[in-house]
Amino acid sequence: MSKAERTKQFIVEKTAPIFNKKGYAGTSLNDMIEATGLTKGSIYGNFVNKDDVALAAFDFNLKKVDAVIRQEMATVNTYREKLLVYTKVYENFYEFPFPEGGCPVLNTAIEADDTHPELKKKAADAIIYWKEKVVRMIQKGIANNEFAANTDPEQVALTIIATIEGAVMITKLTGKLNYRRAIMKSIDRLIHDL
Amino acid sequence: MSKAERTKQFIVEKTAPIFNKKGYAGTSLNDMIEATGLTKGSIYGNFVNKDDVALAAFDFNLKKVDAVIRQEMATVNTYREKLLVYTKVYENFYEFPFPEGGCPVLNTAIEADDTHPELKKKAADAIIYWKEKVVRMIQKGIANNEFAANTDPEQVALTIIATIEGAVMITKLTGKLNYRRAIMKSIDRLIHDL
DNA sequence: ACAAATATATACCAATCGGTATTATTTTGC
DNA sequence: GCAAAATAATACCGATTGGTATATATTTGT
Repeated sequence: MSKAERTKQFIVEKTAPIFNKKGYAGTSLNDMIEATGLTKGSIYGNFVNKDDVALAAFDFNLKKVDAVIRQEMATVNTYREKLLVYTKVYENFYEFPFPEGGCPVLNTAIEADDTHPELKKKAADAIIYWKEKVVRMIQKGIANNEFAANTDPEQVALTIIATIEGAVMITKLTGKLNYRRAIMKSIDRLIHDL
Repeated sequence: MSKAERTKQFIVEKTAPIFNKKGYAGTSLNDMIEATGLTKGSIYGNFVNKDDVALAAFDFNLKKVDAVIRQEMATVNTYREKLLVYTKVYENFYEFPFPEGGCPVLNTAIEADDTHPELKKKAADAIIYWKEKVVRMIQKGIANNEFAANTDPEQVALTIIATIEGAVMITKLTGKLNYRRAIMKSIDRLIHDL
């Protein structure tokens, strides 16, 4: 790894939490300078502009979530247990190396949908990818006789994702962890009834 | 209504959709000038600063949503039907005078939770108010023998709200209306099974 | 170890940011 | 209809925005 590549990685690591908390418009070059301890010239020697850093930061944050989920799923065997990993991780996110500022897909989706087509595209791709992954797990669970044959995989997948994201928003906003627990319990019930 | 009050109202009306789409940090004074056709002096004669306008704009957008829901609920009798108003309105929001830019609670929650305590407070209050309203309807439905007695009103209320907000995010992001339809169908099922 | 290439820091730029003081124009009460 | 009061427009402010050109320092391959 060349010096430049290491610096690039370093900038992304340090700025990713800021973009996730303050958003694209809310994060200034000064914030980035402060977070990295580097200078403007150094940052712009490795990225063409603020957009460039923001897009890389989103990828970094997303990968972080994905790694947590992937790792937890590897520890269980049934598809039902794999689905339950989502509620477990999102209910106890503070116990995992979860990105600061909450779910990057949610944060980016809300800010970018009317303002930043490139970021919006990235968030949309992430949601579609996530949905497809859940759909495949449900399909395998059906083939496995783990889940009822009349389950609609896409409908269930979308409902799980929507409810999780809504729960993240509500808990982060109100600070009430028991709210999150209540909602996650609903999702667990849904998964158990498949 | 004095001239000042009318102008104030006018400024809020014109800027509210911008704040809802671009967010607080993403909306500049120039955006506000452009949207209203007024000058800086005129805006700052009626509001002390940008915050002041943003807070009023949130209230305006929220009231708009609330009016739609309230109006639709008045047309039905049972509590089950009243709950189903949420999915009906959020599934067909384009048929109602819904704020441009989507759900203001969701938009404000995500932007403000790490950046703007005053806006965050307003969004949090709106969520709590919404939850309490749904809880009361479910309680009345139980007392009415419309819903099963062992229903947990708070859990159901939070789940409905979380799922709706997640659905709004996903649909706005992906542009896929059938995604929203699928999720709303799940919520309708949940309400029917109460 | 040394020169060429690369990476970082400094210094600067126009444009825009949110906000204010002052001037000009409308409203308003009588 | 006219003066006082309230409202709106103009002109201005320092600070910050994202970004660039140039100078300095550090890697890198040989």
